[in-house]
Amino acid sequence: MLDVQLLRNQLDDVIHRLQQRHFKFDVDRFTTLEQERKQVQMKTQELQSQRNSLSKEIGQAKAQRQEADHLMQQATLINEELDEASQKLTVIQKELEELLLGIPNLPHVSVPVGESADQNVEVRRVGTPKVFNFTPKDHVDLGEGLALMDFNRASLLSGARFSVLKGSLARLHRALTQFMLDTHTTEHGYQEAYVPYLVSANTLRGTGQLPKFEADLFKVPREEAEPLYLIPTAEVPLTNFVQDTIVDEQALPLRLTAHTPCFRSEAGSYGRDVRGLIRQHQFDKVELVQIVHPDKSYDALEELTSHAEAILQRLELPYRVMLLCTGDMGAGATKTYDLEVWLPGQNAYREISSCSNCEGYQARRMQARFRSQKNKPELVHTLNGSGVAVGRALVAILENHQNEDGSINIPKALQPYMGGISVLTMGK
RNA sequence: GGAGAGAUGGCCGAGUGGUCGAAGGCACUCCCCUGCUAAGGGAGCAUGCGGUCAAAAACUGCAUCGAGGGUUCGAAUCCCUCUCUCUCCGCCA
Repeated sequence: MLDVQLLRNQLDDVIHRLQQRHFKFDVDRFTTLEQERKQVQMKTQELQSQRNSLSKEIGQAKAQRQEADHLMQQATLINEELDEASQKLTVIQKELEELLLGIPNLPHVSVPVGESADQNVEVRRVGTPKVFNFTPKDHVDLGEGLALMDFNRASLLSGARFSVLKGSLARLHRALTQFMLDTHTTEHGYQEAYVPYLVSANTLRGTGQLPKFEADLFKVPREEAEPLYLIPTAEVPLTNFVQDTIVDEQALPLRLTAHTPCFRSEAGSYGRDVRGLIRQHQFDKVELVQIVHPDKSYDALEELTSHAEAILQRLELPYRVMLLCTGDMGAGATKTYDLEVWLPGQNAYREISSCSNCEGYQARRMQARFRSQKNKPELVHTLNGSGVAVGRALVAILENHQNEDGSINIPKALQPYMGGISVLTMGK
């Protein structure tokens, strides 16, 4: 959510920056609502003030055993007018809030202006794609060839976009999460967390998935309680650790990591990546979240991105870092780096991590603040990034470390987590 | 699932219809005293949203005592609904 003051005082600038990300802000509606709000709110408060002072007088009169009937009559009259005004105000404020909740964050000045992913800017490339002296297979052929990946079974169980992994491939999946968590906790200073996979609508509102992106979520209705939602990313529970709290300035930065499954209904993406593990309704991810002082959030973004990169480097996977353009960023972000890993099976770089600074956008929705020595509570800045997507990392390992016979070399960093196995072979 | 207790400011905790935004304490900030890793004295110290304003400061209004409704001229305080926490019982991984 943007600061309303910004909209009131620098409306033109805000409109301009929102246009860069193709958000058409309904200016007329806003200004009309804002004018009404001001007028009705002032009237409401004035009436409340009158009523309060009358009530006080009544109290004083009664204390002195004086008659106060005429004062009470006056108060009743004021209350009638007040009722009307405050009802009107409630409606206006609700409308304004809805409007505000739907506005995406403003892009940072360092973000390139662009229409779509085509205008994203490559920042750096790390590692060189291996040259194969045979035609590399994609991960589906490799996984099914090893008899360790079973999409038919998954679709019998649950339908499209689910997967079953078996044997040492399932173990590799587990090894990846352990390796990532251990690296982030022991080397990058993150605190590991175990979190709920089902969260409330309010929590999702805090991080920005609601109200706008309900269609992307799996919703779990309950008979006598509010529905819960399956988390689309651990960013949601982790970032909401500071929901409605004022943290001590000394406690910043908070660095949190968690491994969770992520659930996405991806309603709009049917037809894309139908084959394989790339786009699933359920996938695992190790997430990185930082809660930081506003002055430090851009440094933190670089740092957090490097933490995700470290994982790819240790797994000996070539990748590139993309700075997303205004048209391709998520709604809550002011600046985002995507890490794209090289996939020989697709002959392309594909997203495996997305690292964003959300500045105060989520913090304002969550009312997440910190208190410094002297000053009033101030909004924290929040950042999140995948560190990294486990399923896609698995895909990348299969495709990049494959041998001509279809076996897979396990990167050194993972071998301790695989009981010393260095090669994945048929059916094992 | 059954029975009971509770939810107040950063924390602890008082407050059962009217000068209560809320005593007291802790923590914190400033000042004084002391002269030593203590203690004492004084002052300040909730959050959100408005208004005056370019803005800040300042001043001022409104709201907020788990949430939402209700009663009343007036609600932290009375009534209803809900949520959460704790204790006991049951069930259970």
